[in-house]
Amino acid sequence: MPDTSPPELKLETQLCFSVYSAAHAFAQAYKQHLEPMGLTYPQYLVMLLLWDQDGRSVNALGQPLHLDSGTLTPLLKRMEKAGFVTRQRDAHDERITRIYLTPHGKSLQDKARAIPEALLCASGLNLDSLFDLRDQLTEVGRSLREK
Amino acid sequence: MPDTSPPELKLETQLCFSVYSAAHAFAQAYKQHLEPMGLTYPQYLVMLLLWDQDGRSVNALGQPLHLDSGTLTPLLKRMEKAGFVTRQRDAHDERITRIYLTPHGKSLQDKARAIPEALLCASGLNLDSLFDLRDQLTEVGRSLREK
DNA sequence: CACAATTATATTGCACACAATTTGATGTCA
DNA sequence: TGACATCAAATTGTGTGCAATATAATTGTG
Repeated sequence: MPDTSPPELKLETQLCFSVYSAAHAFAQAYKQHLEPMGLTYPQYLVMLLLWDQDGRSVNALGQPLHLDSGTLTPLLKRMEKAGFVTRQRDAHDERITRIYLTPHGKSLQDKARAIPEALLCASGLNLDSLFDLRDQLTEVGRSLREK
Repeated sequence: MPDTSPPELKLETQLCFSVYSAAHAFAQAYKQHLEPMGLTYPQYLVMLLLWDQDGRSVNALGQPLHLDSGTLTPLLKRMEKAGFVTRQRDAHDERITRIYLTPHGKSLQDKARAIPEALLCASGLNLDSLFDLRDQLTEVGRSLREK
């Protein structure tokens, strides 16, 4: 009676599911490294951008992340409450909210340096196949979005 | 003054981000196909499992999806309200809730058959590289979880 | 300079995810 | 059989995502 689906409609066969599932697995794997410093995984992605370039606008954070203000505004408020960043209106254009790292937020960059290496190990990949996989996925993402 | 981060801490160089980002892109790409039939993307994943095997328990849905009852219970209630499934306690073990497709839910499988092909095109991949990518991601997911 | 578009962010409402706890049913063993 | 561990779901609380709408500041145009 197990009326089996055609393979194109099997969960395990689908690329989308392997991506969905790997994304959750990454978030879980990062959690053990991030929780001790009080960051969630999406907050960590924001920190990556701020460590690289402080004082970005909400838009300048959302563009690379593909996130809009509906997601970022409450996330950034939580990060402000937690003491990682401050939110200040731009002096010359009051429409813009700029996000600045606090000293505490800046200091976390040192603690974060060990994370990529740890995740590389956990992923079971070598550097070459990781870069390869990354580039393929970036390209698939671009392709899906452009249509 | 743009104090640039080391490459290991750059958002764009990270595999985790390309996965995170591709997962969102897939969800968006599926949306245009699923919205007309009233399904969300996670609900569609549940339907894939039910089309393949009806009457599963909540656990039997959650295991392949790596989702727990905290996510599935409200999701399944929404699907019940929308008329895709019914939720019934197992007659022999009242602890178990079994999920059954309604006739309407079953009938959607036909409409869904066209989706994988459409997404394959949108992804810009050929079948070989899709399977290859899928298998690599499945393996990375497994590796991250087993830690 | 008035004033209608545009821009940048914020708000609201809904749908996941997931940790932690609770509730109710089943199994076990003294 | 009656206390107790176990098990499956459901509940609660917090944190994303995202569509749609609102608000306020700036820009462009006549």
